[in-house]
Amino acid sequence: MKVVIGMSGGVDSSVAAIRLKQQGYEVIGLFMRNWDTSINQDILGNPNLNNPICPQEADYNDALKVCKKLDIPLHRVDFIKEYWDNVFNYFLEELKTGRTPNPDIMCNKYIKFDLFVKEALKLQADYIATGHYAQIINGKLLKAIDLNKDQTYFLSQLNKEQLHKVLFPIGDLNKKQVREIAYKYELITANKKDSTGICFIGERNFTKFLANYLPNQIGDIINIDTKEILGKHIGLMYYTIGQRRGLAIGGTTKRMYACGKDLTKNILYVCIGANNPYLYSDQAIIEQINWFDNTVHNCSAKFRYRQNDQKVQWEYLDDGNVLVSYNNLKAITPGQACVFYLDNLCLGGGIIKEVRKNNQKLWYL
RNA sequence: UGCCUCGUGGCCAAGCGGUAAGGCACCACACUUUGACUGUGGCAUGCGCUAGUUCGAAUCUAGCCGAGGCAG
Repeated sequence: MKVVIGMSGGVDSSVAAIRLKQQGYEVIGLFMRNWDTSINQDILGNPNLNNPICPQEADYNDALKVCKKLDIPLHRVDFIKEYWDNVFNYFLEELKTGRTPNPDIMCNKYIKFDLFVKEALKLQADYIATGHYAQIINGKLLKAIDLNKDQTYFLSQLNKEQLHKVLFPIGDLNKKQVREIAYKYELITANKKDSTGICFIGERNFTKFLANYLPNQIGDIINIDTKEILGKHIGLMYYTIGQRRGLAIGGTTKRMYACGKDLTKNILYVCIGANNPYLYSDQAIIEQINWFDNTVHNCSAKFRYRQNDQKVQWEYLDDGNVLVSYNNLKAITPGQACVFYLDNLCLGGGIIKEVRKNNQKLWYL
């Protein structure tokens, strides 16, 4: 059986490749490059501009070394235009509407588990594999054994067909074990730091990064309790609900958080205090819902990556969207994914469209 | 014009003769495949300015500058 594995140049995919070999598959590596700093005008806030070799190429070199060591071939494909069209454009359009998108979820849906798969099929793959921390058992998507690294949140927009031919070889390992294996095989990636930031792009100063694509739009910051103007913001797209840092307003005893936006008046609403009622809600409407299993209405959910599972109930609305009810949660943010779980089983997910409290849409969101 | 009060880091604010608390903001780091949240650390050789008194002043005195207030 032939498996094409996405090699990122990181430790996880390296070890995933090892495990596939151990399991007797014929393993073929495929490296993707989806972001180009100069083509994509990624200038402001880019910490790697002066590097002699860009991070994507450094990653490719690492992947190449690992593949050589493991004696597997490495192919390469660029989806720079496709990434822009399917992921980054979505990302920017969402930001323009004041929402907080999750580009990596769309990257998985349109790039890693679509275009990548098609490319793998060209190589006569029977299966494709990635270094995600997640498990597929009997066709069901389950959280990784290492709950701290679990990435099912990012896989919640995949459909069952996409999962059909996928293997997650390290989903049953802890991160520590993964590194131990890499170390044992003397892989160059064994001690490589986990990558963060938007997938394929990397760590950025977010405000400066966005300024490359979305111009500043200065407006008032208003205390939602007192309606007092407290200062100026530089553009609503630069802030997310529940955000504290970057507001640049001092003088208060308690911390201040972004809690709402008015697109038409270009107002950023803030509130004082981490427990301010304006930060809380008890219902949300979820759109673009994607179910693996829609039979369990009492379950749990995450509304943001790394949030603890929250007890929720859901029901269908007439338009096919889903109404989720929960008990007073903080900083639920339109544009972010809501992903449903029953224990470790991922039931599906969608995108937060509307946030509600006391049976009403929050007027300030 | 006279009298009174007040001027401490970006903001708020302790200290009131013994050698600059704290909070917010900001910065760095940790955490993290989404922008968070959270945590840890850093952040005034100087307290409007200039002279004095004193072993020693942000703290006392005088003048000046500035912000308020009362009287006219």
